[in-house]
Amino acid sequence: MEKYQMFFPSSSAGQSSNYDPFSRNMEISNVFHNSHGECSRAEANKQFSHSGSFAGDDDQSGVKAPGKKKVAEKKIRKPRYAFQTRSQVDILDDGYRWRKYGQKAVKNNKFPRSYYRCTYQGCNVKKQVQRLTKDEGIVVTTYEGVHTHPIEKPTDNFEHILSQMHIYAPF
DNA sequence: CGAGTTTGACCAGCGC
DNA sequence: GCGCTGGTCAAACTCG
Repeated sequence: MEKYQMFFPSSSAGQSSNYDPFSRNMEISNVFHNSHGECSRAEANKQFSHSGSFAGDDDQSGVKAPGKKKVAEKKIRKPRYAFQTRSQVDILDDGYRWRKYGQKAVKNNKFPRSYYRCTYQGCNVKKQVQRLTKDEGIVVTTYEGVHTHPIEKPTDNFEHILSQMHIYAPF
């Protein structure tokens, strides 16, 4: 296994190891990543108990099969990086531009999960945003993929977040 | 008018 | 095999 820093605090953000007062009062309480997110289910609600070998990071070959979706090519997925923030708002203004492409009610959670995709041409980074039932103040954001372009409108705050992410998620 | 959101339907994977 | 659930699509809609 790797040295995954992760998992939801079973009860609120108790141990905010990397605390940071961001604007609009939010704080990162946990950062964790799972490469090779093959278990596409049971993530946010349970745990990212995951390890496996690194396999993702293939270029986002736009496998747009004629017709409908093409979730993942087999089991290989891009690495995912998830972290929690304590925030009033669901959407972190991380400087990138996102387009919402779906929303689903998830089990064991009264809040829906929102799906976003980076609108930058050629950039297939996705993220999921979900609020915890246990602690409505906590928002879990899961990034999938890596941006292939610079931040469009840099915000000091998020640069800081990113720098923190690199600590826990060395690509 | 373009960019982004909403929402219902569709599909695939997984557990039973 | 069936049903449940998560993830995605796309048309319609809203907003700046």
